[in-house]
Amino acid sequence: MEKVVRGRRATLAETPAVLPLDQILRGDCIAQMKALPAKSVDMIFADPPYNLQLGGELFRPDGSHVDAVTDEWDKFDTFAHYDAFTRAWLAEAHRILKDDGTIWVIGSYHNIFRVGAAVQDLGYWILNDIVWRKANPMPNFRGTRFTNAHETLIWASKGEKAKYTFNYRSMKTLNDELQMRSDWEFPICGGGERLKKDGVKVHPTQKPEALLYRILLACTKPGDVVLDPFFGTGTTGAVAKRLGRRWMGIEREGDYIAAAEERIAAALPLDESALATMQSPKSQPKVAFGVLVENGYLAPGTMLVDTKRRWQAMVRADGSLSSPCGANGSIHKVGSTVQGAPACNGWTFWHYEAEGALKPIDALRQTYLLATQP
Amino acid sequence: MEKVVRGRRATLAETPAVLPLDQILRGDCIAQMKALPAKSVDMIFADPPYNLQLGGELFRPDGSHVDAVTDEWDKFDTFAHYDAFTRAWLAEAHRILKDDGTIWVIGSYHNIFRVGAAVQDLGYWILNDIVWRKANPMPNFRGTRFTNAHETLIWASKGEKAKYTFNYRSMKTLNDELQMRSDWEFPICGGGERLKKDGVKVHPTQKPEALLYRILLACTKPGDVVLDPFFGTGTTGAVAKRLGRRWMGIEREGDYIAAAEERIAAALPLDESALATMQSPKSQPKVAFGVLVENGYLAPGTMLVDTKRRWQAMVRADGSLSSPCGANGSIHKVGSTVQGAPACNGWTFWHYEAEGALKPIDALRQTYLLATQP
DNA sequence: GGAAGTTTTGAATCGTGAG
DNA sequence: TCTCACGATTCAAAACTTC
Repeated sequence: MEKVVRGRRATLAETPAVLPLDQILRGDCIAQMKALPAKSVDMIFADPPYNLQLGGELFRPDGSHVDAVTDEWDKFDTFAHYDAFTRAWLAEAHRILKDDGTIWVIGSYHNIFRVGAAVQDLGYWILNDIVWRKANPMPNFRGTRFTNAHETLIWASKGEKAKYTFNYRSMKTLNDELQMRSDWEFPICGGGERLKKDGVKVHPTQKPEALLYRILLACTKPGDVVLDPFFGTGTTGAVAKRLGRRWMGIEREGDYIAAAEERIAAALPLDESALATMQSPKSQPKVAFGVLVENGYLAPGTMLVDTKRRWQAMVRADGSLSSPCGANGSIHKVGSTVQGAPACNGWTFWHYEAEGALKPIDALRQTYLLATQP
Repeated sequence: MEKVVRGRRATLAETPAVLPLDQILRGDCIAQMKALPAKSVDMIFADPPYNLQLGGELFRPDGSHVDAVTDEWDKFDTFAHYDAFTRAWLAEAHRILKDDGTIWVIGSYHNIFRVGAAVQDLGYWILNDIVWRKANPMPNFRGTRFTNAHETLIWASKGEKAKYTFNYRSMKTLNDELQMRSDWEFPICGGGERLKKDGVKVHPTQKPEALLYRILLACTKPGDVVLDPFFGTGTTGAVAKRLGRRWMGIEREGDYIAAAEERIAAALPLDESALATMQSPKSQPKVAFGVLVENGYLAPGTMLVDTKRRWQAMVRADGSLSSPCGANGSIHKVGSTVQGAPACNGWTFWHYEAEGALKPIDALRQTYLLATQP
């Protein structure tokens, strides 16, 4: 039985044509996710309802009203309901995700701790928590607490050993050649981006497109399928379309769906050349060290040294190195052997002498790539 | 039996002289907390183990070794074990706290979601989550994730309706006359503040004093009792002593205790005049606007404006204002009248020109208080 | 002694793929 | 499932060294 189910799921996953791509599915997010095939989605972005402690009104996951809580039992009852709802949709999300897919969930202190605990309990592996610092948060009018100036996002893979997409180079480029940190600053959604109808905002918690832009750019590839089970007014869909990703949205409210469809129809995709600049260097052609020797960029017999000239090694005709202490092999192997280190990047460790200065052999690789790339 | 125990505890709570103030209690934090009387502590700051679950060894790109947290006290077999531990100490903390006390807990994504869920389940009421943005975090050496550049703190009262101390005015003053936000930036603990023995750090996760300074300043009054059940090298005790608060610490490791005792003994309390500037405005003597005029801080005839120079008003000799549109009266009355608003805090609404810049008249009140308080 | 350059280090869940 | 080769990867602050 299990075998059959697995077989069926695998078949569906291999036929993504059955996925309702670039569409909004109307209905309950758990029911709609159940109808999607297993392991079919590359990324999930979820902005679930907070539903807790707000305005004294409490709602169950099914939308029914919870009477005002007056004692501890009711309070626990409410948390339990919220937890059950959270675990139900997170479990479906886990089933739908490809094995190398990731999930993002956003929340505030009202719900994010419960969501995070559920994420861990369901076997997801948290990769980062990200803080969205609001440039222009609403002040605390009564002066009773700190200004609530941030929201929290959780980024998780399907499990501890799971692979995942992270466009490290794109993020570093976006952050002015420094590693992207876990704290991001964006203004809250307003201005022309904020959807309004008759002057009234369509959705109370519309997220800024810049936030989704960074998330999709960091964790998906062009053509990947992104699901948003709490679609709202479709920020995820609009940004996905712009970035050349496929999307699916689930939403219950007709007003939100109408606004989202209009918005996404108007969104303009970036052209392919713009998307191409976001590729990671891993997709660059690899250059073997030996190719540099073959092509005369470095003559056999040249002596290489580290920056402090503590160690040296000679370049041999086949692109291997030979050190005076007897170590032989690749630039990486000899580098790690002479240092007694577990690993070494030979490209940055070994240097050659040019015009009286030491340059890393990686510079030669870049020269070669520039000369040979079309 | 239970009744007797409660009776004893209640008695102890009414006789706080029995509290082991300004001392480190050696032993397990749960056992030691059980020995403390109920409702006896004004604030708890807790820096529990994070349950990091680190894998193998990590090396920097230059081959050097990363000194990770490998201590036994951070190891838990499963999430269930960690949760049981967390709920046990949080429950004792709840019993010990006064009804108007608050608790602070710090953690990272490894543990903070579990801690936060437990805090809510035990009946605490979360007031804020605070993000400590590290000015100089450790980079992600492998380029596999976002730089983990922050930690999260939870601030909670004993329950939804509980009162608590929040020195709003102190925080606003500390933040250059803007409301203190939920994201704080500090460097990690280093320099002369970092405790070392024979060149080796005494504790792997010593917290910066600036962090505790802000917390104690925000949420306690002079003389309040602060408990730290994971005392480590005593940052909480050192800052509490500096700020004129009483403290208690619980710690298992003798090495940490020895370092903490030496450190706290060397800490110098601020003198009372410095502490006085941190008082909340409610306990400050009120200053009438007219007193500032009387004392020459603002000359009659001076023009006041709002930040955007949309409205102006003239200072009269009796401390009342007069606006060109005909409104007369107190700084608050004229402020609300010109705006057509139901109310207005004239101290922050009206500004005067000084050195080419606009400053709120509240700044003059603060100057006056500093000059006249004993 | 001070300026300038070098080294060290911090709560870290830190590869991939062929054979 | 294990082993091995290949190869990709770091920021800010403080401490330390050199000139």
